[in-house]
Amino acid sequence: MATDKKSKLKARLPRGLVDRGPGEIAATQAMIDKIRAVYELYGFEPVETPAIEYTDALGKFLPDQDRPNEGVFSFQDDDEQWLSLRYDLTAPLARHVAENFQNIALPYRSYRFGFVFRNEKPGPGRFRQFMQFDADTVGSASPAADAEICMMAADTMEALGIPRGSYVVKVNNRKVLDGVLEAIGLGGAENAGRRLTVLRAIDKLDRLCIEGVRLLLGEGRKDESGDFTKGAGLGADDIDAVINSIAPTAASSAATSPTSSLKAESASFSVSGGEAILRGPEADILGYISNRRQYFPDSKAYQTGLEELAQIAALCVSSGYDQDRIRVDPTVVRGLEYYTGPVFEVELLLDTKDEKGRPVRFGSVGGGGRYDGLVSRFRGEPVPATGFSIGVSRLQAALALIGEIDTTPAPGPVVVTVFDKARLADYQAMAATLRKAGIRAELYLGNPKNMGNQLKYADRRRSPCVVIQGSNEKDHASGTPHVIVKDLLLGAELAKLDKDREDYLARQEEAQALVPEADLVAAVRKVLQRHGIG
RNA sequence: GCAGCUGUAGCUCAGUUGGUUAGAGCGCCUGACUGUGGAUCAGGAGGUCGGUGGUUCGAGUCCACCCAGCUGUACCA
Repeated sequence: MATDKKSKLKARLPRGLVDRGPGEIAATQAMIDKIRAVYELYGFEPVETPAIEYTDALGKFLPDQDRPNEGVFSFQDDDEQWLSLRYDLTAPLARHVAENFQNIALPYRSYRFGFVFRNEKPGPGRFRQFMQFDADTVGSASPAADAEICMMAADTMEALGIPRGSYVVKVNNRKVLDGVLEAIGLGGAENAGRRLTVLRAIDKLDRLCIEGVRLLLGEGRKDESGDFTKGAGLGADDIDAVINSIAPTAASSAATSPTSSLKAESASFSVSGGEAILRGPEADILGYISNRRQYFPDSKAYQTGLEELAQIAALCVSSGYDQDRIRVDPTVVRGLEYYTGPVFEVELLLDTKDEKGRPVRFGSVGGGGRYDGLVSRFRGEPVPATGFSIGVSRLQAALALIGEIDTTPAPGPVVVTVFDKARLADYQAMAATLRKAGIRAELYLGNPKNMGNQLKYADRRRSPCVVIQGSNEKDHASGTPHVIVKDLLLGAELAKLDKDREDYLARQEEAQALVPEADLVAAVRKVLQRHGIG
């Protein structure tokens, strides 16, 4: 082993990865339980797949020489076949369903959670390993399947303690945008690249506002660091057509203010064009959709997309899910070359500050959509599917910041201190007695040379109390051996005001009970009850 | 990937126009206060100043390159 300082190994975690302690693990577990309960309620059943798949099953091309492992972590098996760590839970599910097609009753509702891996630049709230919780319905092309996913997403947010109004499930349909792109002459395989550029620009609306998107649709945009992003190179009329399709109220006006993105969002749930507004949310959203139908009447994709949206909206509304929970939002893009119809996104609307007092936007904590091509890749026949994933890690960070997650560490075990090294067996027996009574307990395993260190240790362990037995207690005047049960939490309270040692020690005496050894369990229970530790 | 900013003790940071043995606070370790967390007091450990090369009599300080981190941007199934 290397012992000199120069050659010693530096302990370090690769960037974008985190270790997680007991508090975070407990919080994650609590979230998972809540999510699972909602999914089970909707009739979904668990299925688990491994973290590693054949690279081609994930739909990625083999890593090439220039940019190996772009986006995914990949490596070669003994037989030289490429394997990858999964980057989501949907593609592996598609593989699972295709591989076990005979044994699965369609439509198949399933859920799973686990870590996924992305080899990308990490950032605040973005990691290279993070947890997703995924649910999918495979084998149904019905908009009812999509609507159900949306309602389930809304229920899940509320089960997690996010109040109604602090989140929104946004729904859009890729066919609508496809129709618009087709109408402005970007149809066909030869325009795939420009279509992507347009979709990416739209996806940035929430950050860049209307004007930024306009630039990206046209020549391009320079950001504040001076970096230039090339645009889609559309003409002015085409840009207007695209902007109009995602934000009708902003299309004709030269929106430049930072609030223009808000206008775009509000357009998604209000009827534009002065049309008579019927009462109630149902009329509102369906009215909006029917209003949109007047554009691109010849585009089949556009009209089909709106029809599907109308059906999803109607289904949600008829089940009581109004626009305070689920909304149609024409700016949602997601999964550029993945989703084939409806797309969903769950956004947190919380207004919070980080440790440095800067405002934080959580944005999307979950998303999904219909992916009719993903299973059929493996089979000759079409297999429609729709699903939804929650970013558990990101959502947990958000919940922690708004105080919805209890971050105070759990209390530690009772610590049995070692006063006399020769009597280790006796102390060990006390710990065993406590454990038999169902009380978390441990024997002090460090160097027991003085009591101060042992108490300091117990304090840092967050122990509610310690057990002490020295010769004074062992040889108690009554003839029966006694023990001291010292309440550390109470002791900390009592000690606050005193600054001289005599007072301090006197106060410490108050926080401890001298009881016969036979009453050890009862005395410890009393302390636990005092502090509400079950 | 591109751009900007930043790298000094475990942590947060000082360190003057380049000038002796690079400092502080907190934390950590040892001890004192009869067998008790805190407070107090007395000691102690810990840094080739991110790395390499250069300019200079002399570099933590100036220059070049590299590495790492942060922020923005691009990509993001």
